[in-house]
Amino acid sequence: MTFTDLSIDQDMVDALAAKGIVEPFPIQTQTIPLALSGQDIIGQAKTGTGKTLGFGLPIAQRIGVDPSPGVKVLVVVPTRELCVQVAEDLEVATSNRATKVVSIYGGKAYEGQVEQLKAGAQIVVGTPGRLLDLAGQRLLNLKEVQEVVLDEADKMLDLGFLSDIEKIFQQVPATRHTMLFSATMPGPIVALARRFMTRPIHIRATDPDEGLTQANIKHVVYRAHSLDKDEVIARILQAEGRGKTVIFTRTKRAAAKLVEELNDRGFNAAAVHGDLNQEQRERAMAAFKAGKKDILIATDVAARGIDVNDVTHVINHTVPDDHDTYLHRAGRTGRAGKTGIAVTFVDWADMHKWALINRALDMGQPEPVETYSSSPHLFTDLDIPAGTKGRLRSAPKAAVEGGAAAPRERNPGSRGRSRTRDDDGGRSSGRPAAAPATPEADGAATPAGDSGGEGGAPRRRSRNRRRRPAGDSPSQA
DNA sequence: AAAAAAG
Repeated sequence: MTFTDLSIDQDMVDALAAKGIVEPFPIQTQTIPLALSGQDIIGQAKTGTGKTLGFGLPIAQRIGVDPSPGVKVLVVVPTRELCVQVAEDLEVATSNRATKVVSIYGGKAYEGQVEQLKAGAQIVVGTPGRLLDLAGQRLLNLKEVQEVVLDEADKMLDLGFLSDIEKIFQQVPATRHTMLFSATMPGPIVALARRFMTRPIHIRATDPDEGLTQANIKHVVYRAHSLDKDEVIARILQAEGRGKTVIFTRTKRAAAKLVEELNDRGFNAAAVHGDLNQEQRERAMAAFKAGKKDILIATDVAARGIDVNDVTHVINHTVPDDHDTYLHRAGRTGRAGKTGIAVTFVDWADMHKWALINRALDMGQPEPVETYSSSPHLFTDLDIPAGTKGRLRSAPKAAVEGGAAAPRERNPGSRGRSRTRDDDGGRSSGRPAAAPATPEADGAATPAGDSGGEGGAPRRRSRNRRRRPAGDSPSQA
């Protein structure tokens, strides 16, 4: 199967091939033909399996190569960073044709964006606030839009965004082509979505037996009741074979604190959250993508859609709010057929929250089970260097920090280690270290369950399943 | 309740 087989125009096939993207993912083979024919689609596929091109190629193709000015395509996304990324992906796909892509988002000067609109861009990717802002000022005309896509659609139809989305739909023509994409589509959201669509077809590019999470992500849960999480995270970050790592915190403040803490210890971390200005946010993302920083500490602003190569670890410093957020966070790794590890710390306050997530995703009983745990089904061991495990597992803060208690070899203590890192600092940042700690090697508790995200979905256990997307080469998500 | 999204 090729993109040509899917009737994608040769110039876009060539543009993708130049980036090494030659074989379509399942969500692409399933949605592209229908999307090209104008069918409204709710497209659901797991994280990192090519949704962006799934909608990007057909919408670009449907408006044709006519370079005459006017916005014909509108893609709406929930965060500024995702806006930049999706625009870049569409630019790549359309690089051999005359149509132009512009990203419209807040925190930035109006100037450049308005100029590109005036220059006649046909494809707009934007966040709701700035889109409505410019539309209100008559600087953005949505009256000729033919194609509307909500990326991360369940988020866009969430309470925080819904009224903005309604306003946007009021401004685009009633006769249009509408598509919604996300890895998660709760039933109530699907019902709501129909208000904005015409006889949509719901496509799930997942095997019903396969469950919600990516088979190539290993999920690891860690009891953090009496641990100094920063200390433990620092140790995990020293593990061999780690590539890039994304650490999620619940609050902006926690992210700011952790980035400082880790950099003090000699790590090469950047932070992204809403308390930073847009320039700082973009600089952090660019440094992380380029490998100049190999650790990204983020709030949920980076939970969805962000596609960075060679992220081998996701660490949940704090348990996310719900199972969909867990899925999106974990999905920053294990993309495009690669493997990854998602580590979650659960402390007393988060026990209930974690239990709900665990149940919803049917994570089952992670392996291997810790026998000492009072809730054995919730916790598993951690892939960190031998010799540190036993201590890290349950050591109280004092013991972990005390020099005598610290495991010898592999943990010279964070200060000592930081010098080591500094020495090879240039290398360690740039290189995606060897292999991740082989998530495929042992019992990844691959959840089962059906119909992505729908609350009361049947649960089934299907462990150790390993299914890769048909094509390994595409790198889009 | 937090985060995000206009300024």
